[in-house]
Amino acid sequence: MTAFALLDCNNFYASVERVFDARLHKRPVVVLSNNDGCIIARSQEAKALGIGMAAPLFKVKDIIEKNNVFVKSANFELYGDMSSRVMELLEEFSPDIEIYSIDEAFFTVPASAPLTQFGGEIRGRVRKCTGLPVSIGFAKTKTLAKLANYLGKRSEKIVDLYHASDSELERALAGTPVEAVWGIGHRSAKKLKQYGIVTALALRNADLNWARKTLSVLGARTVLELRGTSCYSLTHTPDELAARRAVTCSRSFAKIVTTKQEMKEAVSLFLGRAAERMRKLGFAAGALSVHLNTDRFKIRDEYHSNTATYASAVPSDANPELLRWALDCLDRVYHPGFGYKKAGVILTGLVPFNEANARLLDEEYCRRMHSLMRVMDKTNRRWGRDTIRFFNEQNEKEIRKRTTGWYGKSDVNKAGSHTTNFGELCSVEREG
DNA sequence: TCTGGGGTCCTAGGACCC
DNA sequence: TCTGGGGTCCTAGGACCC
Repeated sequence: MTAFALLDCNNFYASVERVFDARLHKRPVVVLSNNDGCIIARSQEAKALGIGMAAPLFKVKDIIEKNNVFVKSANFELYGDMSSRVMELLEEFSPDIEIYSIDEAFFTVPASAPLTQFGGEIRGRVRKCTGLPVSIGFAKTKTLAKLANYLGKRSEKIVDLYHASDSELERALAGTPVEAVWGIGHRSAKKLKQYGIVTALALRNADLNWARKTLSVLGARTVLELRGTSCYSLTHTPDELAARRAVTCSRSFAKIVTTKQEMKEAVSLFLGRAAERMRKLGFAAGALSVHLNTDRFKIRDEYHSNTATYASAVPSDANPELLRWALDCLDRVYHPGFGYKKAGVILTGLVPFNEANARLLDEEYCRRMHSLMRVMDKTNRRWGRDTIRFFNEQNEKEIRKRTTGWYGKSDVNKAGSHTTNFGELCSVEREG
């Protein structure tokens, strides 16, 4: 028999910042989203101050100033690099892992292994090699492994629910609020509360058909998983790639956008980013949508959101073609008179590029364009964004320079690149 | 003044087909 | 006037995740 395990990095972004900045040790630290708008990571100390997840910065400004909280803009490139280091270390311990998010991985282990000891070894190795603290939980299903991890984080122990007795398991479930269960969000939790279901134990004991009706098949699966019946297996990287549905790039604007010219600029930039990421994954897109939104927090004006989709007969991965589709969408979706707060581009209908090449009339052109894009991406990865771009494409650096434009700033104590840029490696100097 | 971004899956309803 | 039933595909919207 095999056990499911979940490893997750504690307060991941905040912990990464701490690895590279000794001043942050034992101090409250928060990391900010794009535009320095929201809190997206908090160290334990910051959580203890009552700073909520996804709290808008301006709402917790007082707490931050009063308690000398260290504030940092996010540096996703660095977090991505540290994430792959953790995942590589985990692969030393199990051949069967699913990278679930930037800071989490499920994996399986033989249930006969001494699990808490095994978990301790993994945790020690990750700590030693990366400086990052992780939590690990074991159980019979993914949902229960999540729960074991959740409990472990509180107790700072490796929790093995796989070998827990019925009464131990019941105690653990009884002490867990239902909204802490993986798959139960605040909407479902509210609904469940109306029926008196407030703990994970109560949900586990709920009638399966009732759960199916009330929370759809996903809710029924959650109930089964809590009972120890596994409904979810590990999803491995190749399958994941094949099953990928969409690649998107969207941003909120620093100031309201009211001209089509500015919107065109933003949409072109987002298209470029999304297309680059899509090619890195090896896909071409068969369809593309553009969405524009007004400010959802301004209740006095009516919130307005609109989407247009372009579906192509043949998939493409080339910027000039994708940009034509995007601008076609923009023409249909843009209404003068609205003040827009956010826009995004979604690439869908993804097919692996090699399978996409079913062009009758312009196969040669398409193949050559694909090679060109590969060279462009490679160059830009090596020498920096926008080193090569098409003449009519946007230059992010230029847009950034105009400090009064729609492009937001994220520059509070921004971390250096550290592990992702040779020029910024730490240097150690000898005294005297 | 100031409120993230990138994903997944499910469901309901409409269009269309036989 | 009467106006089936079953299937598929697509889309919009909702809920959830990190």
